[in-house]
Amino acid sequence: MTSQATGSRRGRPGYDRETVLRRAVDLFNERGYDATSTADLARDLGVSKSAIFHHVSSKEELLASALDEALTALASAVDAAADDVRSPGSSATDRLRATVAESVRILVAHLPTVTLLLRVRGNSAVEQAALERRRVIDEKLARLVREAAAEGTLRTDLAPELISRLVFGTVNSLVEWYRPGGTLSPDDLAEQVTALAFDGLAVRPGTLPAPPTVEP
Amino acid sequence: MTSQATGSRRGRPGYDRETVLRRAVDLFNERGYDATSTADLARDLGVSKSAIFHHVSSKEELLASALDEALTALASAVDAAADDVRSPGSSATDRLRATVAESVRILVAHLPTVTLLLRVRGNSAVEQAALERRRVIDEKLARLVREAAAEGTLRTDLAPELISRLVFGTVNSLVEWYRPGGTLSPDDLAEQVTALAFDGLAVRPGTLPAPPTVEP
DNA sequence: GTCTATACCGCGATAGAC
DNA sequence: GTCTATCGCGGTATAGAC
Repeated sequence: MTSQATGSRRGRPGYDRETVLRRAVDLFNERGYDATSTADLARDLGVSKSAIFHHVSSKEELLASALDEALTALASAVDAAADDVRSPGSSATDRLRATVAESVRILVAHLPTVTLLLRVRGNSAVEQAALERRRVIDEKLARLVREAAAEGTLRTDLAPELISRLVFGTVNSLVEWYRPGGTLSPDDLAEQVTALAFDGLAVRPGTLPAPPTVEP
Repeated sequence: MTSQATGSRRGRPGYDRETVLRRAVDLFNERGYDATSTADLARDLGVSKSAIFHHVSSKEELLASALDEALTALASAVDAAADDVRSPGSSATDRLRATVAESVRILVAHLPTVTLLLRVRGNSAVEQAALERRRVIDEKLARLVREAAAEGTLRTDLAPELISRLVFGTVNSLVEWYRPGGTLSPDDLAEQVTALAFDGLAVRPGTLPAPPTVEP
């Protein structure tokens, strides 16, 4: 509120709000939000506790900022990929496929804040508001699955609601293990997750170009 | 330790250790372990804080008991379904299929404690020990996937390690929404999760008996 | 922008009466 | 088996000097 925008990022000792936020999110993900004290964060940054409160007015404000980043990114990505607007002729199934892949990319691009979002349980007003925004996004995804099912291009022996839960449960489970910088790029990950979701892990006759068996 | 086994479960007022544990696990899952105080638990049970410490020597002992239940159930289930012993002639792929389904059933049968287990981050010695036991189980599952891949009955364009992560990530994501008592029975859930994992959500030619389209 | 010092509160756990 | 009362600690947040 009364901050002078901290436009001068040069020279001065100390941290800006953004750096404090990034570090806080990492700690929240390592130990959990409730188990991370402002003293932990201050120690990690090498400053005193009260220095933190120069940048934010409360610990919960850090949480709110992080959740907002994740929700904004997810919502706009899902809107772009799932809505009819951009490619009016495409089938719902094609849009579903694109949405799954795009969700993976967003999750990876905003891994820390999305991880935090997926662990929120609704313990405070801030958390409840985040859960509500998330519910809206989930409902939009479920609607897309229902449209694809109505087209007849999805298997009909599984309820669309179940498919939606399982597919995006798979996507969300990535936060438990995927770390960028490894051998698997975000784009490859998105493609392979989508491939597994749509085609399963069993061999499909006539799908494989019989690649040379190489040991890693 | 000094408890007199509380064999008399009849008549007496108050709670036994098992009841306190079940209630504690539910609260831990609703709000998170760290965010749940012993005062919260006492209020929920309608007793004073110190009454809790008559049954357990610490809050963490409740966590340890719950995690032990989940890990024991998961380990024995995975051992039974994944090992060669019981059905020596079966392929690794068949055993993988059975293991996925059995994992779902165990997860549902022990939903509260498994949920708690999947949220543990390693903040204490108790939590770290649980994570280590879980790692052993996960490695056994990954080995089974590698065996199935080596048989040639799994698609080869995805790394076995990725398949293992994604499939059991899907299974684990069930704790976020599945609640027993609804229209979907645990056995049906197990079957449908397995079907989706192996065959994907796209229509497979010649698979569908074209069921009558019924609105729910 | 960071510091020290501190107010105030709720935490896990204990003591001892009933 | 539960109670009241309390201890000691560490939590978030604030005040005011530098």
